[in-house]
Amino acid sequence: MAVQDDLKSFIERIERLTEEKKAVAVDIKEVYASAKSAGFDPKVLRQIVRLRAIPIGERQEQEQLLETYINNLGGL
Amino acid sequence: MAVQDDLKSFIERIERLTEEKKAVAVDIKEVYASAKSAGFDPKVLRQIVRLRAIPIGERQEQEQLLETYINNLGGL
Amino acid sequence: MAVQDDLKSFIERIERLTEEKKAVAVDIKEVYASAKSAGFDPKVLRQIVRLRAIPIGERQEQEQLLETYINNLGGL
Amino acid sequence: MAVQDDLKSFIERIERLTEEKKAVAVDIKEVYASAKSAGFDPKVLRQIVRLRAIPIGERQEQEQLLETYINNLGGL
DNA sequence: GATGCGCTTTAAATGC
DNA sequence: GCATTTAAAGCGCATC
Repeated sequence: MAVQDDLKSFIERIERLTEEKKAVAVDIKEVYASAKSAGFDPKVLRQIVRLRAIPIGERQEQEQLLETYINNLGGL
Repeated sequence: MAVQDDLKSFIERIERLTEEKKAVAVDIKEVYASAKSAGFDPKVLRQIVRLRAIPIGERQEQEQLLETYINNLGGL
Repeated sequence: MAVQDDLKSFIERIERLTEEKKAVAVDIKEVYASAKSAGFDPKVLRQIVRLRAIPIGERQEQEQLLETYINNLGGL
Repeated sequence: MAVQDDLKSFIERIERLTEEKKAVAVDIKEVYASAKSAGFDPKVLRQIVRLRAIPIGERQEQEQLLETYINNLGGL
């Protein structure tokens, strides 16, 4: 019986957390909708969020790497 | 200035919610890990969660259709 | 100069193969579209393809495990 | 009978194309392996390929957009 | 054997 | 609402 209880317990915890995750996703969606109503382009908003999520150092590092290897290739 | 404040506000609300969503995703991952440690196959666990999430009617409908197609093929 | 040539060569071979891969992916998509036009449910088609790709032994094994877990739960 | 033939035909075409796609994927993998043997860092190679895949105009466009909105936000 | 990384596939969002 | 394009999740591999 113990094992059965564990299985049910695991499943239900996952389902509960999944519900939470969905709820937050809905919230995010609503914020985008509000922003759109306020005149902001959702696509651009998403891009900003995406860019801000990348550590500034990494972004610069990638740029640097690009330069180096493009030079090795003699341009893109 | 008002518009900029709104933009910042929208962005920050989205980022905060995104953090929450990620945190919940991590929690879910951990539950799967615990279940695996307890001897349950994560793949099958996911399958159960997936099946339980589908409305019973739909699930039967798909099963039925699948049967039909398999019969048309003369088996898998 | 030799090393740079090698780099360029590797890159270009990868890019060429990637193009091929994309082209085949497009072909697959088109077959699904044709099948849908012919009245077949793409979702179920994908399910059949997926099932046929799994070695028969494995598929039965997973089915068995799934049954076991569902029984442990007392049904879905 | 016609419908059955069509179903089988669709499935088999998909499976054949999927095989092709996998084969090309293997080829790509092998090129990366060769490049690694020749002393190139696979991770960097992948990055180059990724960057070259982005149209130069788009990349500049994205940079521009970033600048504009970062300014609106008063920095990242 | 575990952890991270890349690829594939599936779900969602946008535009037509 | 349908199709295309983009983001997220799941899976497998390769490394340590």
